[in-house]
Amino acid sequence: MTSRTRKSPEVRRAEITQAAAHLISQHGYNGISLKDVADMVGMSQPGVLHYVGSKEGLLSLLVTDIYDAYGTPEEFLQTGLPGSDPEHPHLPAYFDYLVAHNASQPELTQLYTVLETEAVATNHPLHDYFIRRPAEVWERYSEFPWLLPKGMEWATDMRVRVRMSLEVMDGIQIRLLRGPKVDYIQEWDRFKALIFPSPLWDGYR
Amino acid sequence: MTSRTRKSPEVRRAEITQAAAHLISQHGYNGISLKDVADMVGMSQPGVLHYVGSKEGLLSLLVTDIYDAYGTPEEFLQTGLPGSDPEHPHLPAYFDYLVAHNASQPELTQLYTVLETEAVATNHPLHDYFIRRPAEVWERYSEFPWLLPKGMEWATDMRVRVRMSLEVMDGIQIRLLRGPKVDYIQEWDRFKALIFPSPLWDGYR
DNA sequence: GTCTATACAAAGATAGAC
DNA sequence: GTCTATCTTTGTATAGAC
Repeated sequence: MTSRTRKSPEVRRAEITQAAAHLISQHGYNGISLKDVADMVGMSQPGVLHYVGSKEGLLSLLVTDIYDAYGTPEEFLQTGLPGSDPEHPHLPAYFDYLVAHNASQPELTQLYTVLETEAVATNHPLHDYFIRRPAEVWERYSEFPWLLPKGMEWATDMRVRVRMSLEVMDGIQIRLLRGPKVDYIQEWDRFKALIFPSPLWDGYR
Repeated sequence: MTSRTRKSPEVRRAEITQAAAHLISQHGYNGISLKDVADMVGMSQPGVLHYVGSKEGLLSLLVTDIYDAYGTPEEFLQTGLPGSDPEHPHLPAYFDYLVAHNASQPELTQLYTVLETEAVATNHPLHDYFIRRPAEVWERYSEFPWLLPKGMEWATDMRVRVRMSLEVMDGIQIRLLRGPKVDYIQEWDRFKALIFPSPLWDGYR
């Protein structure tokens, strides 16, 4: 009987992680309690604590289990999508992939947006993580042999474009929290056409 | 003696508002307590409550006393700055003014950024306020006789540009919370050149 | 108007039974 | 592994003195 089978620890952790992601994406880390999570997974509050150790532990679990693993350049290079040739990947094409990934997971994307601003507090568990993010992302991207238009240098010309693209994504994600509704992908496409304009980027997007 | 003069209610309210703005901009509304505010202004926690009624009242005070009053188009039209002619104001010039205003008040800008994402929670006191913001701002802007390049229609062509500009500002403001440092005005200038490009917008910016 | 004292609820965490 | 009971702290809010 499935209903009488004890749930494995992995399943429990996954349930807890998912419930926490849902609740925190809507109320923030400071806006929820362990009891809220417990109620959602049908456990007692100490029951949840048994798995996560502490409330901060819950957050670490979220970041390690959910972020940093999806929507990465590595993942993109394995898709076989246009511009994903591992020898000369196209940066705009990767950004398209990243945006599509975010758009397909609105709850996770909202979670990210909520956490990244909540983490301005110097005593927030994820403060350092987010402060260092831009530098870390830049370094990660720098390891790939992106195909650039003639005469463009990665370390100089692209730094601004990468930063602008990520700023734009954050800006759109905030706008997604409001009305009237906008379409993430459509909105990104507009900016992409500006940041990677024709004719210079034709064939390099 | 100034030091023995009882502070007037207005001064007290201003002190409390300012302390709350400072604390909330760093920790969010859910991240602070009335005691934190009380300590900062040198009062007891019930003393603060005497002025604000409740914790939510503190937030209302912030919004009404601080927002919606500064960085407005009305204000811009009175500056006499380039593009501020009330007969034919320039929208990009107003955005420059808005960005300069935000950049000169980093704490208030951060407060705004923190609150606007915290308010995704449907039970947040400012939820409705922020949900409606884009529509309300669009309507407010629509009341001015902006000077546009030949053939451009406000209601159609400009809707997207206004939205993109505001998305960009939100995106930059999130980026400001992180390292390495970026310059708000410089970053906006880059986007402005893309959203209001030459030669079409020459003389209209 | 501002304080002390206090009521009341909620939250995180621990102890220990089963 | 999960629960009940409980400890401790913190936070909002009220009552009442000065």
